[in-house]
Amino acid sequence: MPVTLKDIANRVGLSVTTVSRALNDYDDVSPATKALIRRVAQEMGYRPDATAQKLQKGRTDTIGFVIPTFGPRFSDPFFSEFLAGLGNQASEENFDVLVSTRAPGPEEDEAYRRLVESRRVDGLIIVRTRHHDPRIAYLADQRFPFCAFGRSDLGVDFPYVDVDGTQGLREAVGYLVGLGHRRIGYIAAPGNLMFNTFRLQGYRQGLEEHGIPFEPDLVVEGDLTERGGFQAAQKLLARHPTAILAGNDLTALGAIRAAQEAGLEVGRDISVIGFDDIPLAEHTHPPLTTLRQPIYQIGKTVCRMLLQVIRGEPVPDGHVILSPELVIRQSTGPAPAGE
Amino acid sequence: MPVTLKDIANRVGLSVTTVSRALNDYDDVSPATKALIRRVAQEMGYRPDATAQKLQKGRTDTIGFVIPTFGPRFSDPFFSEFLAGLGNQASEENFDVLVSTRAPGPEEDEAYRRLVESRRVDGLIIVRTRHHDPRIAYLADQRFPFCAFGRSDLGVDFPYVDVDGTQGLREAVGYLVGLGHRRIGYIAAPGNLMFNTFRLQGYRQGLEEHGIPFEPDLVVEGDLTERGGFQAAQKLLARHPTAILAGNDLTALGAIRAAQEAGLEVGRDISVIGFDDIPLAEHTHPPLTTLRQPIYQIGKTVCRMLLQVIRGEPVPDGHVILSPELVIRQSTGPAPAGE
DNA sequence: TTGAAAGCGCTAACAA
DNA sequence: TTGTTAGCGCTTTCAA
Repeated sequence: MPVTLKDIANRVGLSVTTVSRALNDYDDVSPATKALIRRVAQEMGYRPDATAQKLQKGRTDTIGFVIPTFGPRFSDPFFSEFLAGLGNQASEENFDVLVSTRAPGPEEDEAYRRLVESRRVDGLIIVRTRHHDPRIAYLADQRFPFCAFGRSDLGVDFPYVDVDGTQGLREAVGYLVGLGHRRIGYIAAPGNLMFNTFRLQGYRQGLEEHGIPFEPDLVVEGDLTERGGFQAAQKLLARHPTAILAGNDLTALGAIRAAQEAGLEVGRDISVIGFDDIPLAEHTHPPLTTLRQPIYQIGKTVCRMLLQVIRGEPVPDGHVILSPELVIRQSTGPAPAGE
Repeated sequence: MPVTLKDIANRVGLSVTTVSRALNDYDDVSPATKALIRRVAQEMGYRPDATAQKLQKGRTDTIGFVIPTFGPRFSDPFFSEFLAGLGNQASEENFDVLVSTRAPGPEEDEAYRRLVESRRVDGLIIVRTRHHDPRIAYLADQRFPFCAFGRSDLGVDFPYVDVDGTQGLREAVGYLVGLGHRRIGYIAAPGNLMFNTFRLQGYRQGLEEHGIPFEPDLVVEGDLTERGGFQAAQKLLARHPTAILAGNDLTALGAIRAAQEAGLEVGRDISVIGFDDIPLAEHTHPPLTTLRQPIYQIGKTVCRMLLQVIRGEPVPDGHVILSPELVIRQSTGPAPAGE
């Protein structure tokens, strides 16, 4: 049985209150008793009960994070990287992280409600923000602390970090055009994701800047998984692009696989560019040219901002937009002659 | 302000007790009041306070998982896959998962103590068991529920799932020998990991079975990261192996990179085999031959067994040893002639 | 069938 | 400087 304040109080013949105050270093306890109580607490191996403290203080010192997941072999390394940043920052500030894994959709929204309503966490992290994101609408409505990786179109104010996907895609298109590509396909993310809109916009702007007409046929929707990328790329390849931009790295990997199965050599017959720069992007076959976002850092930053909100502190720079960095590896090359 | 039992009680003019019992479907509440209370609770949007329930019930309905992590760009996709299985199983059984991310070592052990002592979780998951694992010694000593992915040498009984690394490595060696390899290097995991011992044993048995003398020089220790694998492989390459076995897939990726930087073509000039079959193993350059373990399923199983322990149920098959499956891709091939 | 009271372990007004 | 009391929100004896 764990040692409680009462046990200590009985042992030293003082009240629970005094013990509590001594242990919390209040200055209205005599140094002598303070020392005594501390020593005894130490001896008895006392540890405060987190649950009781939570109940009393009305806070849980815990933040929640719902990871979108699809089941076996669909986990996105992006999230381990993000979680590492998030978790390390949280533990630095003595917070715990409660993780739920849910497939995106109603179940996921339900997980958010549950965490809020049961008061299990003091704040929530949102990733992959959506158009009219019900999670954001809900949390803002409840005035529940949250922080997002991604912007929103809901017109509510909240702290976020995002990456400028528009600029990123424009840059990527420009880079490809510079290599002589003109038929550039795009495997989009699901249309309800905010970042998809920005990236698609960048894609179109990039084409326009170089006088390349936009062809709706060259845009296919993926689902951010490798398999989805594979299938989308198969459709796309029928339209003979010389380059493919992908909504994220996993999608790009699927596209690479599809191209290779079609007998193409990626980096020579066709170019592929991803988005994220997950740690493994440099170890694919061929190594993946991609738009890097500093995932780990973003996880840390998002966590830090959320804790500021929770503590009621101002969040000096609550709207961070980072520029993705085009990392050129071997999955891209000059457009094949002819075609 | 969240609605409490008291609010409902005031509203319907009954006691908190009755409200509580009605909501928990006790059969000593009249159907009429039960219906009334339920309706009002519904209207007012009542949700029980998880913390208060925990304090009262003495359980948290939460399990803890400490993820070994090293910082930016070192996260192992293995863990996202494992966490997905763990989390999905937990939520199926209405449990939450509290995640800590810590670098392996004293800090990590400390995280375990903290979770136990503060009674924040009802049970813990351990991965990558170690020799004389202090976490296991501690938890067993405290009689705290836990379940592990990996065996122990401590002679204490606890439920676990493990993969037969000895058999796996023997098989891998056999496969390589069949391809004509005789100088087979091994990039070990850290020596304190249980699974390293089993795999190393399998490696040696495999060599022995084929009459190949064991050369200590052909074993180099890695740290399970890609970078570690890269460095270890560089040392190893100086001793001119024709094949390299790696402690896990990330290590194998590092080895592949090292080989390529040394001007070797992997799959032709040198063969590399990993362990895990992380989802991306099939997308490396070249696709990785590896020993597959069903990570997602293992996560689910380990979670299920832990919840059985927590609930005080028997764990019918608490000692699961799975056979890894050799998945042959293109990172392996016949030993180069000559040499 | 309902309610009063106690208690889970802790903190914090307020008294002494 | 210390103790008494109350209360966080809930569950659960025990009485009524």
